[in-house]
Amino acid sequence: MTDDQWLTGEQLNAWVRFAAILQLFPAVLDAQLQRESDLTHFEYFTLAMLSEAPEQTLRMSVLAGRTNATLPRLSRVISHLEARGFVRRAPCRLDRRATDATLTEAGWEKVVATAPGHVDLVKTVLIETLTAKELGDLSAISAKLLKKLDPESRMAATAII
Amino acid sequence: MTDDQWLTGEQLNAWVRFAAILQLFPAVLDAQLQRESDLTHFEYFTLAMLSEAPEQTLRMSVLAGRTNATLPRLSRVISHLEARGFVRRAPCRLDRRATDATLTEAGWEKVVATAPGHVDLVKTVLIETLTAKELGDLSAISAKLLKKLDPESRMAATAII
DNA sequence: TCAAAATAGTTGCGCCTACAACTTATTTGC
DNA sequence: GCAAATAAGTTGTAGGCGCAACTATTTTGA
Repeated sequence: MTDDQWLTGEQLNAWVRFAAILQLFPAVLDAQLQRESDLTHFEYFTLAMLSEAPEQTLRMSVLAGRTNATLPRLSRVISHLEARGFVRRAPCRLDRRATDATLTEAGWEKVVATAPGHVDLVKTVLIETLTAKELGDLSAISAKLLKKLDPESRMAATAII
Repeated sequence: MTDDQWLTGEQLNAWVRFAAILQLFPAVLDAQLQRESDLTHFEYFTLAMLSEAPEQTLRMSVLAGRTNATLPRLSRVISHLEARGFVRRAPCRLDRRATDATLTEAGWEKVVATAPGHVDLVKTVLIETLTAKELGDLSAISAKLLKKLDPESRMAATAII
């Protein structure tokens, strides 16, 4: 392999560090949610998406899009959340193939109880660790990378946590 | 929940984008390795670590440290790689509790065959997407985040992907 | 010296997820 | 208007991974 196929020292350094972040950051998020709320990050994100939707209701396929999940994965996670009383399923009247998922009162309370600790962690680990300028830089860099990773911006719409 | 518990618009924006990167980047890496080499990123990384070690050999616990994996996880992955002929296990003479994992000739060839495509992807998605300054910024930002995420820098030593 | 504690590694078990097959309902095109 | 194609969800099957239990070996300390 010729040298130009490899990365320069600086490039390699940046990549190694960034790769470590990619591995550690999600693990830290998941660990905190598991410990404090007995939720995976994906479960929390799913509940959060429902909590922001009109009537706290979304069709399964729409919710799958917002959470960037496959439908089989979402289906099982919703089954689990339904068993715990956080979500309710109902057939959609307009299209009887479809299923609407709705956040229950207990589900809403779960989100309300879980969000502060999660936001705190994000603030501690990300926001307060960087200067305002660095956070802006990271935001711009992320935007550029997103264009390459997700050209159709399927993940674009997702807001909050 | 009072406002100061939440994130400002700018902060939220940065976090949402960065969170999307955390989800998409590893998926893109894994997909390419799976498609072109039938390896998970973790398997490739494990082979790569062995390929750089003296005698292409490392003790399981040391290898677990370098790959940031638990010993049970590594043990099964090595079993799988052993079954495919890429790695060989041997009891360590100095400490008979320990096991040495060694890259086979076939394993070396697998790394050599796999590395260029993987490096190309990293160059395409990361290096060439950013300016040299941005890559430097990302490197510095990653270093700061690493300090928070991994204070004992257990992942510090890892080089080359 | 030798029993107790610690260490290295493997394996049983359960959960999560992907892929594919399947069911039911809707849309399309002849 | 109806058969074929498509779409929405669910479930069977298999593989990866974490935790905890287990075996075997080494270290510690009374």
